[in-house]
Amino acid sequence: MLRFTLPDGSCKEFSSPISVAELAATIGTGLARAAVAGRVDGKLVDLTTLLETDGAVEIITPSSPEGLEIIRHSTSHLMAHAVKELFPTAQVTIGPAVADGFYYDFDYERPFTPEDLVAIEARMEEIAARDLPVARQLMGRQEAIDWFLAQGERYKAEIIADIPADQTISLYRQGEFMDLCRGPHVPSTGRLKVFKLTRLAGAYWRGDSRNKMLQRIYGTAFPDKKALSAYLTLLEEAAKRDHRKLGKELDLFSIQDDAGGGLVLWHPMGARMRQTIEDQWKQAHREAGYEFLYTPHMANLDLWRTSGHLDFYRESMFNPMTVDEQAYQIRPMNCPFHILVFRSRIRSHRDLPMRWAELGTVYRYEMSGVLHGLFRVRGFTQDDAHIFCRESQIETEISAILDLTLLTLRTFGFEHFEVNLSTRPEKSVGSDEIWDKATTALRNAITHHGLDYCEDVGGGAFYGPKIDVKITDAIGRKWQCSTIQLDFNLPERFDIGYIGEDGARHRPIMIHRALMGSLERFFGILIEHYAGHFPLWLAPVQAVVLTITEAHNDWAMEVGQKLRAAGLRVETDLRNHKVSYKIREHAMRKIPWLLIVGEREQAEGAVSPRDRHGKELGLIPLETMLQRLLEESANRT
RNA sequence: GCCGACGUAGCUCAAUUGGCAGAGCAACGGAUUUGUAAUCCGUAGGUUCGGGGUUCGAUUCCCCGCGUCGGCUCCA
Repeated sequence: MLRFTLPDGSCKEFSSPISVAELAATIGTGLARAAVAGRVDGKLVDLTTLLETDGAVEIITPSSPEGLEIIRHSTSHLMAHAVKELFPTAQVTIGPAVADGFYYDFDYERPFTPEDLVAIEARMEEIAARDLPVARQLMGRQEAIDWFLAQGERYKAEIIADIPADQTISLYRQGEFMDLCRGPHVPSTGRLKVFKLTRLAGAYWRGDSRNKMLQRIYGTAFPDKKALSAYLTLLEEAAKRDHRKLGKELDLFSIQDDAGGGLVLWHPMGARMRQTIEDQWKQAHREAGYEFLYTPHMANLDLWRTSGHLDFYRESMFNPMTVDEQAYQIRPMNCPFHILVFRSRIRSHRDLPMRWAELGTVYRYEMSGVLHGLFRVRGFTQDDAHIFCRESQIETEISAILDLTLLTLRTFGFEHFEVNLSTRPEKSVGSDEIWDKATTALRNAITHHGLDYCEDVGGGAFYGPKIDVKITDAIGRKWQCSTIQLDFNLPERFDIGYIGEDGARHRPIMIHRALMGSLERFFGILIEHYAGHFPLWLAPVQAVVLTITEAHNDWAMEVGQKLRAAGLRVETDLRNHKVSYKIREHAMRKIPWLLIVGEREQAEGAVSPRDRHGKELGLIPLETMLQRLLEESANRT
């Protein structure tokens, strides 16, 4: 008797082995129809897999993340099948499911065109309609290599040669098309109904720029049409929020060839916002017990030799320049300077912890092809800080940093956090003891904040473990900004120390941390998060006073002055235009409040506010509106 | 850096097979004094990214640069 435990805890018993599909059918016809694969004792398998021993079995449908991934993976095979039918000499390479779809890389004698994409998609529909069974089969290693070589598929043969000897080689056949694959896959091509090819791109074989450039076709697939159209809507929404577009429309910043790629020019409206962000940042840091440093943008190359950056960070650094026959380096990091400040005198254990912050502008060489608006630039300002502390202070300091991090991120409207702890990699400096202690301290600090976290084992830098925090924006995209990083290396290299209670010299622990990461990038994220509709406290112009006719200019100017005197960023628009014209213009600038001033308002010392959603509040005394604006600004909502 | 697509006025975009480079918005000038998302008229605005080539003639075709955009980790 065979016993299978289902996820709900119930059991099914059978006298002889049955397939996953058959098991699904005994549970329900709906489930059997939706099933794309099964999970047996934690392992994903095909529906055709025979269940021959007792175990925990789960039926996978497209509504689960695993099921969706299988659909996408199978769709990538469907695409490869279509490509091989249309372009028989194209070689297939790899085609996995990825975050929001799938891709497949091909080697073909000419570039694919957008028209090819249309033809491929049409052929995919056709093959799906043929409803070909997708069957798994095992093959001997050499047999598989020979088979693929006979088909002219050299990449597949290469892949097989690299598969560890203890793994079996499995292939999936659908009609004439056979592909090397671990699986599992949907049982037949007819199960793939909703898909779309999205773009063409180049991609190196195995992601290595020394290898041949292949052609990658991206696509996506969903369980149903509704999910696909929701995804396409999300893409449209993201395009509307694109910070490069909004940055231009709202006149916030520019990046110009005349200055150079990846170098950001902050225009007055963007600079106002940056000042607001910096003010907030400074205030929070003062309250958290930080001091501020200002350090140079370049330094003698020897400093970077001592820090080790010249060895392990060189490819991200600009070339040195010569000054008085000495080599100088524009800085890619701030930390060596903070170390120099620490080392400038003898430090006592009583001085620790020392928390030093700097909005430090750094310059890093990024390959021209990766530059991207404010997200990937060559010159940017880090909200950097370095904490020098004793080993025993690590946990409290990390905990305080996490407090400050969450406070800061919440201030900017981010509520969902994803925390990642990266631990010791194989190649690293520092003793086992210090790594253990530090990693435990980081873990404790995270759990004390009640945060869920993932551990990336071996994912830390060679010089210390770290915590990364990801935020989720208004349309669900994740961004990593904050990072908290322990460093057992730099204090060593610069031989810094403090005098302990015992009178002996001890090595301090150094913590690097950034909350927003790069001000430029964070600004870009904010623009997209708010879609340009900044909350009042951030908005570069908080209100515009606009007149009906020039008869109301005096009152409008008085209103403007009073609001500005209260610290609000307010413009007056006295132009001789229709109100509707002026409203349209300021609405497009996404100004939070428009204060209309005409006959009645002037007579009663009032304004008629209109909010950014077009809601009119009617006549309100100026003083009342002033208080309301101040309150809204202070609440940061 | 590499692959592909793209590059026309400040912005958004036109220009049939190679045949005088255009529109809307913005700017500027004038008129209009207006109550909640565009008042009317006029003026000016261009090395069609840069350089070379083919041609009687190139925004259009070819070559070389530059830039922008999408990609280049997500294991068969």
